[in-house]
Amino acid sequence: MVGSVVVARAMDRDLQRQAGLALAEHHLLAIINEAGEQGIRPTDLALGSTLTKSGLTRAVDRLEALGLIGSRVCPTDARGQLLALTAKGRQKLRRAAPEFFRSVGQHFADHLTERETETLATAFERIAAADRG
Amino acid sequence: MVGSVVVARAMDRDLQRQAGLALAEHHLLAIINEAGEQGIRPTDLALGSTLTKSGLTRAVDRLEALGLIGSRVCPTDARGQLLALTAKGRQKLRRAAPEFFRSVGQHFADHLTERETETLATAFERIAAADRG
DNA sequence: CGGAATAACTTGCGTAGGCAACTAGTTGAT
DNA sequence: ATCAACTAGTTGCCTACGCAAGTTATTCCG
Repeated sequence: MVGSVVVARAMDRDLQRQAGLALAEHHLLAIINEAGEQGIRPTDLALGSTLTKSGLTRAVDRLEALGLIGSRVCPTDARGQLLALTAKGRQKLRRAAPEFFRSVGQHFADHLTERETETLATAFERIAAADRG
Repeated sequence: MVGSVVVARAMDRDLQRQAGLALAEHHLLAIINEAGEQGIRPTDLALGSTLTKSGLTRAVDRLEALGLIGSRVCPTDARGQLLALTAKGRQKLRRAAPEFFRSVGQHFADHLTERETETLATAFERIAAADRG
């Protein structure tokens, strides 16, 4: 438990310094990126992140203010939005990638065997699934 | 990574509701408790927690204001303090214990096999050690 | 079709906690 | 003994984010 916080904090600092992006923001950009052109709803984004609705509203506001994402009203539900990366956002994400992977390696993955990595992945997936349900 | 945050948050809510104690505070109390009568230095406490010096100062202030811990000037180094639980702090910790273990089980441990638990423990210990060094 | 129940955000408010700069005590070298 | 380097905590400032209470928009009944 403590270990995971230590890792996250170390990565956050690395990413912030080298790419000017907080870990949480990087994560959001990565998820939004996967949604591609058509965009993603904040609610769906929240499912993939660790934020609550309110936290997400603010994070999205920040990313939008930075010009990294754009939003448009969802055509099928006027309450919601569709978020997608801007060109600038894609660039930021691309440029952050090397540092991101380096940092993951240094603080986390490089210390694990293949077996351990796999065990962690399946275990945490199961745990997250249990709590969502 | 995400999973661990989800678990921590869930436990934090449980503990806050049922025992009136944040997870981070519970963790600090537990470490201080282990130090026993003689107390522990804030710096040593920081090593076992996820907080920085400043965060720790504030957390300690809070716990002290709540009457859960007491501090005295360290006899061998006038810059520092020795922190120890008060009777009230010990009681709070004892009363929180059942909920704490229940919550760990529900959100985390119950979803893992023995083998997985062991793998996680050793892996994270190694990781934390690497980053401290 | 009208009104309750629900869903998708948003906002006001409060707190935790990081960083960098500061104070004060300790140690070590000359 | 003195002065520089270090270490222990503290504090000012700022940001992220949770919770609870809104505000629209949508859906589900009858």
